[in-house]
Amino acid sequence: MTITQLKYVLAVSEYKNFTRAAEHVFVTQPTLSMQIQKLEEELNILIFDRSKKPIELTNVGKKIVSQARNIVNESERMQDVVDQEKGFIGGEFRLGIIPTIMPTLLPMFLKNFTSKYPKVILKIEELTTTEIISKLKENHLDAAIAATPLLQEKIKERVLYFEPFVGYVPRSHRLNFKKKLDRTDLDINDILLLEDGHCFRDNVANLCKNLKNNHIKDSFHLESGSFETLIKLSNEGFGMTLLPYLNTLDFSEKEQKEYLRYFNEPSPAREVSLLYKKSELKMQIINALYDSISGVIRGAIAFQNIKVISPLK
Amino acid sequence: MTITQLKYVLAVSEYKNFTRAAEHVFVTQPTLSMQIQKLEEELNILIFDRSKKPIELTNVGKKIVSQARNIVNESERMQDVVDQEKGFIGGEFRLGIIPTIMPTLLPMFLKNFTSKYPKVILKIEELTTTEIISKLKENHLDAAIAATPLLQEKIKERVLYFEPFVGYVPRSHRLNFKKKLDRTDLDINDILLLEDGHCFRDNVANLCKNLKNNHIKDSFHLESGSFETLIKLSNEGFGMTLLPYLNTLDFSEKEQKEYLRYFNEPSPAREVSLLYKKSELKMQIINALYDSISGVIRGAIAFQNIKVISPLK
DNA sequence: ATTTACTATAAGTGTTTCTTATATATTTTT
DNA sequence: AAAAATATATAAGAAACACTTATAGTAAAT
Repeated sequence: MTITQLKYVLAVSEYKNFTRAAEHVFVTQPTLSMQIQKLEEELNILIFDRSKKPIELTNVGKKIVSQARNIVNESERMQDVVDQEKGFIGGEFRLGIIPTIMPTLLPMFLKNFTSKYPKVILKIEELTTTEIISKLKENHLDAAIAATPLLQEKIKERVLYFEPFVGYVPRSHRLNFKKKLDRTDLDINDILLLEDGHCFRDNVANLCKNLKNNHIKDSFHLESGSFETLIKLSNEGFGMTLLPYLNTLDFSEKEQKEYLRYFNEPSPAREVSLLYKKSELKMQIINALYDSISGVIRGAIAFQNIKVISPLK
Repeated sequence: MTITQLKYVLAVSEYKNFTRAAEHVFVTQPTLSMQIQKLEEELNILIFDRSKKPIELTNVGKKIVSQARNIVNESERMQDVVDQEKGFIGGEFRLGIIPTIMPTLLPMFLKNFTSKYPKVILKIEELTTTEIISKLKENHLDAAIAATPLLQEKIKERVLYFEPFVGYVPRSHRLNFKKKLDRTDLDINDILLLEDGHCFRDNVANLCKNLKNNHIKDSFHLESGSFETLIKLSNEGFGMTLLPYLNTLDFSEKEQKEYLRYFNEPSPAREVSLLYKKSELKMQIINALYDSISGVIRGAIAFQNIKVISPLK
């Protein structure tokens, strides 16, 4: 069994096709066929069911692929060990970001970061907080950005910034007349929130006074994951909503900005942190990311007196 | 980088000597020299400091070896994946046992087990509970036997048996006159216990009434890890001691058995379990072990009404 | 029935890993 | 201080291996 063979197995399991998999690993199709046969012979078991079109994994095959992933991942970390020693900042870096942070934060720091560290190949994935936690723990991510604190064992959290919430209160809403909102004004029954699973919802729900008594009214269940939809529904009279500060920056003047209501200080806010496993090898890249992000964010968020809301349920 | 090269690195790091390492991996010394040079060239860093005699690891070398361990371990688990699928019961199986269980339990089931499952190569290590937990979590052990419950995340516990404690009360001791002991008779100040770290001590300390008030008297600190020493000290008038039931079975009639005092029911006891990671691949071997041990133990311990003492601090 | 899309096999080539033989360096013994 | 012993590195050739091109085989699509 060689690492190369395992990479071939992963390629075939990904593309479900020897010919295309071969192209992606830069060998010819017969090489792949032969090497995978050799591995199957050595393990004395079939990994792929070639009778199915497209090709399928056998039951053991699935387990073998998962174990192959482990081995190949671990083997790729060997270079990280060396890079770390040399202080080299480069190589592939897999970063997960939650959906409510991705679109606003990414454009702010990406250019800055990639020009500063051109040898780092960033692979960015949009993931839920739950996915991020499990992928970090299984070494499928090098780091992630999410609302904190999550207090997960073995996962380190380094606070990047605090982002205040801003109310979006349409004309029809009972709170529209107020110049500034107060935490105590909020009522879970007339606030629109993102669907469950989005940690932003947890964030907001905590600051609504009725949370513990009432469950969120289930007359309809919002399945969109974007603030755009929330705003449109809000405009249609379904209630107010809450937006993270950075999401409000690019609002067009008239149409939208007039409905924004800031909170009286201390404004509720979410804590956004850089997450990584305590044993992480790519510390220099993590440090570089941290510096890069906190550098650009310092200008964007005028620090106010804020009250951090925990995303923990 | 190949798995073979990594195995060579591990061998050299173990034997600190190319020639001897070569013998153990069944190649000649030049092969090892060349392959390790090739790896060092590929990583572009020195793994071994050949100027020192015997050879030493460089700083990066240590990290590389540890990562190589990971990769080689994971690669060896590939065969387990296949064996599991085939229901094959065999291969290397690393079992950890705590010192106070090892000498009594091992002889009872070892013969039975190895004759029933001749293809399993048992590698048994005597380890403390703490070592067992960390080695299980890091996949350096396949399973372990220890006093439970430990309630460790990711570690499964399957109770093997409950082992009552028996008092060893020398003639000079205040409790010698009693035919049967009661839990409330015990006083931490006149019981000899094994040194800290041995989970058996934790077990016993919990049932002594004065534990929470008094700390164990520190007029002397017992560093022996064996019950033999405890018994001798006990005979010298340093106090009574407590022994797990199985340790009392081979006592010679006259000299020792006369000092044994059983407890009134429910007798205090320790819970002994088979521990393994929840994700463990070698489930069939674990099941085989479990069956084998609970089979032999059923005859050895006449089940009484017992009270289980937790080893948790 | 023919074409298409794919995997397997065969034969040969270049590479890699391994061995034996030997050189070199260092430490130990005399 | 010289000789012997111990260890690692290097060189050259043999065996094993991964890879290629060419082609056969097989199932699905037209």
